Amino acid sequence: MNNTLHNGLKILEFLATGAEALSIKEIAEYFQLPNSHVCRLLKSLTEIGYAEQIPGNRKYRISLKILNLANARLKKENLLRLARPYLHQLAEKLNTAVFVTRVYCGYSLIIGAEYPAFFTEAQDMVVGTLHSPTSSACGKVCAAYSTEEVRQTLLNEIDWEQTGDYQGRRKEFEDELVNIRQRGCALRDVGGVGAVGVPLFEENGILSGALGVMLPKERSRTAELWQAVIESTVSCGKLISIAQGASLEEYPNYNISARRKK
Amino acid sequence: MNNTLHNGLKILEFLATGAEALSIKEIAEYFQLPNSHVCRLLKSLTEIGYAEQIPGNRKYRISLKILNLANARLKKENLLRLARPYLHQLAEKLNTAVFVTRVYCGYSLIIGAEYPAFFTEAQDMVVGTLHSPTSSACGKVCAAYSTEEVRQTLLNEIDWEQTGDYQGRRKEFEDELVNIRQRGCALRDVGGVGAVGVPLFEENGILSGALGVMLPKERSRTAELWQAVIESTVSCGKLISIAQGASLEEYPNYNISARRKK
DNA sequence: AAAGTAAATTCCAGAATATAGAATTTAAAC
DNA sequence: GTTTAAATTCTATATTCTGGAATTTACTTT
Repeated sequence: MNNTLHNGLKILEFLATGAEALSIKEIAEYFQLPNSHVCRLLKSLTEIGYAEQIPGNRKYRISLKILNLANARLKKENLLRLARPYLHQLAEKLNTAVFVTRVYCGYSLIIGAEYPAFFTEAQDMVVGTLHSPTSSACGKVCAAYSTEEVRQTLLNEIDWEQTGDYQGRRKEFEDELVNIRQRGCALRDVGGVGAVGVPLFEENGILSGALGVMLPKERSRTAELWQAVIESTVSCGKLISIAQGASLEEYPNYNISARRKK
Repeated sequence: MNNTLHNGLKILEFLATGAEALSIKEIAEYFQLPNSHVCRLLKSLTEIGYAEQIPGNRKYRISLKILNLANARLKKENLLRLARPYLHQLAEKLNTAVFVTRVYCGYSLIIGAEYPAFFTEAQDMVVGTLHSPTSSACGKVCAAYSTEEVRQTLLNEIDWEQTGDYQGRRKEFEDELVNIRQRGCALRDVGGVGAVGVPLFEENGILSGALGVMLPKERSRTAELWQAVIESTVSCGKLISIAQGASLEEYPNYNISARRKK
């Protein structure tokens, strides 16, 4: 394991997630590294173009170059290219925020989103946002439709004492995953914001990600509307899966035989 | 300069911009590095979570983690947070794609975009896309309103033999920058796509970026409509600048005294 | 305006680790 | 099943990373 590369990237992450701008001292203290070391790493990061020093201030921040790198990565997402028109249509039809996610390290990572015109309620529904398995509909759906071994690893990795919808209730969460597989979709209604998540499959029944919809309760959410949203989301998810080459004969219990080809 | 960090990040960039997935051999040949070296760097990148190995394939690709990093960076953009409602309004009013850019290494980098519903013509108008100074309205406007020293450096860095709107015509480009400062906006009409770019200022007349609008000619673009688009864009740019604390007494020739505080 | 303070940066000797060739393993092709 | 090519691991050498100390820079206080 390469230490320099590791430290450099960790510093870059800290620059991204930390305060607006960080001093060498702050970074050195956070990582328990000597000032001189951090100074040199930051200098290298600056030369390569990923960090920059605020003029006058002497503090450092992560540069915008990372946006270009992320954009290049996103262009490779076939799922997104394929799902975009369906997303568009669904956002228009339901008049709310819809998004596509992929699994990253057990979390659900938003790779694309569509909003109706003048939609301003979706702060946490932007590309690049991570949603945990225990506190989002898409996170739950991804956990539910993962392979048995992946799911077990995930369940063991979750800190059940941490805050989340299922804090201290692993059993209930596992039951919910069974429900999700039976229903074919995950539901969540916390803090006045309802959400639906449905799985997206590719060939051989491999889970490729999830399709999510959010619906704040301010929008006169009747039971009928809610039911219509769920049904629209499920069928939109099926369309995307079919477009990806999935055969949906066994839907919604399609997952049961879903295993990665060895 | 830290070599390991440099090589590691260059490999990450190559993974992002290159083919879908890359073999060790391809990367090693590209960078003229020994296989074993590249293998170890990729292993480190994989451990840290920025690269991943395609199962079966043995090739490597950049992971989705970079999206999360870019998202964290984007959240720090005060210009974007402030400009968002104006963007929204302008996109709705003009019924076309509008975007905000910032300068990165002489290029114009899109940090935010808004599209009217069902707008699918904006392939190159997504967040993270770079536009060169010689082949985009926003690129031109950023060059025009930079400080004299930055502009001279930029003009010298441009390869005037390379393709671009002003290939082999540096003088014409420089004249265009003067025009832009006089008009207060940059125009571009290449390949059937018209574009307007206006500067965005912050306090002390420092250039913070540009506001751009594109208008494909399919949309029955009369001279009157075009003129209206230009005027709307210019006044929207002024509103954003004012919101950022810029005093626009000297607008549109405001730039003449614009210098970074020493 | 000048001294004092704290952080940032540079310097340097010692030591850890990156390096690149060779050997080995693995996977694919025939 | 054999062959071939690439990926990975191994290892000795030397590069360069490391972190304490010295120096410089910028900011604060009187």
